[in-house]
Amino acid sequence: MPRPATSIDVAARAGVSQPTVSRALRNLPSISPETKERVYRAARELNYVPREAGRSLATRRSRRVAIISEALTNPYYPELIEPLRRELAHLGYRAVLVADSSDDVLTADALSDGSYDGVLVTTAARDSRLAEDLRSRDVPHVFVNRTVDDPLSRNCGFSNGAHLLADLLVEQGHRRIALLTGPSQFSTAFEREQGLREALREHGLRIPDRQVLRIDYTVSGGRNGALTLLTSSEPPTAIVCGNDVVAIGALNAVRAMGWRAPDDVSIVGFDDIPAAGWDIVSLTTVHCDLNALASVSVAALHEAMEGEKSPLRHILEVSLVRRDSHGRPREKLPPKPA
Amino acid sequence: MPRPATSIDVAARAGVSQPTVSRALRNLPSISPETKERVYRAARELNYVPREAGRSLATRRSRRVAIISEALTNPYYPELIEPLRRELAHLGYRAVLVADSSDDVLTADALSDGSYDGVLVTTAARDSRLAEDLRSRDVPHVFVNRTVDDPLSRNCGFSNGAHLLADLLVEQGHRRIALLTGPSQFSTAFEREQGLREALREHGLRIPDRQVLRIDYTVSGGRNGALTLLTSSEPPTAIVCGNDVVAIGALNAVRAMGWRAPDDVSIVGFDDIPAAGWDIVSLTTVHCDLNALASVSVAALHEAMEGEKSPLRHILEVSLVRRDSHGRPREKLPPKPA
DNA sequence: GCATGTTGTGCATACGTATACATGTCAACG
DNA sequence: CGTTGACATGTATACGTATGCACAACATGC
Repeated sequence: MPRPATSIDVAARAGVSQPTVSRALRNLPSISPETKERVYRAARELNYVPREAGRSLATRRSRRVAIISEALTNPYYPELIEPLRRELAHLGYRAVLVADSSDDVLTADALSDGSYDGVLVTTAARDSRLAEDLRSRDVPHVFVNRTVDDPLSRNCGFSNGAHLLADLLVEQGHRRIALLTGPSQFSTAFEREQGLREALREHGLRIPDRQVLRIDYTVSGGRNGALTLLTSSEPPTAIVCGNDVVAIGALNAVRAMGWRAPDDVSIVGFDDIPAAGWDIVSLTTVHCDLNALASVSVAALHEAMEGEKSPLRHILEVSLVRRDSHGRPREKLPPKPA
Repeated sequence: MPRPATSIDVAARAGVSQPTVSRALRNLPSISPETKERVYRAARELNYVPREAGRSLATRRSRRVAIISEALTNPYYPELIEPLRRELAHLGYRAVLVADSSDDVLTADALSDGSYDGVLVTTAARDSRLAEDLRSRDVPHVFVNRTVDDPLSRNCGFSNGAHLLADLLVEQGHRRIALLTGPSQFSTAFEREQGLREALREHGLRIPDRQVLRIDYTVSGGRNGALTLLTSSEPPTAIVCGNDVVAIGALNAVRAMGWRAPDDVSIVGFDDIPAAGWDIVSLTTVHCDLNALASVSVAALHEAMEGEKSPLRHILEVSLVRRDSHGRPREKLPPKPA
């Protein structure tokens, strides 16, 4: 069984040396047009493709960037990963998705085997060791929409938009506002909760502890959490959800109870994922421009990989998107479902 | 600036030769426990991680598998990719997602640079050259839920469940059934259309050409297509959608028109993606077990990579999931929206 | 005490590409 | 006509790991 052709085979066929093949195929200027033509032809005839492992070994670069992401089935991540991939491709890097599933804890080891020139982290607990581990191994990296305790790592993210939702709901007349959010070691969950509490405090309101529920950042998590809140003795008139996925779960709970949003309860979220704009969802939420985030993040990583000193923090602005899942609180409680 | 440690550095520190380091860290039996211990310690002290490029070059294997997929933002793909990744990890392979965006046509070249031991193709037009290109370069590969014209490539997919939907709708009394599906060079779109036509024919029905719309396999494609169908002079009483994403688009169209499903029109789909089960969607659809598909596909690829001769075709069964988006046709047309 | 086998380790080299340096050719220029 | 320089190409080697083979040390059997 014939092994794939190498640059040595091409050289033999073209009647030149191996380095000449290497130079010709990379289109370096120091090769004569005639020689280039001969090499091209020989390479084509042999179906030659330069072996990536050899190239990486010799150049000590892989032209690959790892994107750390938790389960892709959370629709937020594909929306972020897609523009990240585009931006990376634009710079000549291949994006490699690396799972951060809870099964196998992701260590910096797996990221420092030379397979990646840099790392984009879209998932990480606030107390993750990943930041310092990556830095101690000199792996260029950027945290995307995640703040970690390590103050020396690069960060790109959004400003806290919680006050936009708080102002909106209070203005509409809501006083009993609940929070349905993710585990507090996720920086977005933590920061959005802080922001919401602070904004409500300025309106003279506070959220009682029993009206704050921390659940998985999933649709079913949001559904179950909302069911708990809405069937309690004193249900909220509005639920702020830690992200849109959870908010969609809450809307499912509303439907499951035979209630309607916003007539019986207002539901709002964060992120503005595409599903938030569907007619059957129409979720009021805080818009985060993931294309802009991807652009800034990849630029920051690029600088890090080039060894440039540049700002460690990038904060993008967010905006409120008013759709149909919020409204004024109803005076009386809706009827309990059978 | 210090370069990362190599096995030679570890060898020097442990007082052994480089090959001994290689053998010790891979836990080969021919190394004495004392030596292993010394090597482990030295490696730990130097933060040593074996360079993947060196390993690939020496072993001629990468322990990586490429998964070809179109835009991840179609929620179907993450649901397929996730179990594929799990199955591959179980066999010791890393999964690398490779985009098949329409911008840069994916050639077999990029897949035969030695970066991947095998390829799983989840997106490919029926007439794609990929199949024969991969085979001519001896790259082991499996087409997952995609049939291509090449009869020698391995295929894993589902049986055609269109008759389940046809039987259901006819039984409910529908006679004017429309089809909203994807470009016919996608094998699933093609096969489901064939299956539906055949099943309806057995019931003595046929779909007029004007009731068949081919649109992008997206939510907005489905929404626009459904709007076209439902606002025509003689709207269908049921729409069969080429997949659940399109069906959700159709449900959005129904909502946008002020209609309701199934009261005013029945909507059914294929795939049974998670969103189909949401309370606010509750889509009647054909269930495809993606975990089973992933399992079979990876097993088939594994056999191909091991050079085994084994069956080229694997067909899994599907089942009907009855939810709330279908019902009996209404007698009169619903009122036109303002 | 010698042939035989076993165990642990080192030596030499392969894997495929890129690059610093040397070399040869040829034109331009004095 | 010798010197200089530009250009094109070859030579030698580096990159880091894995593996076939040789070999030394030691135990076993007779």
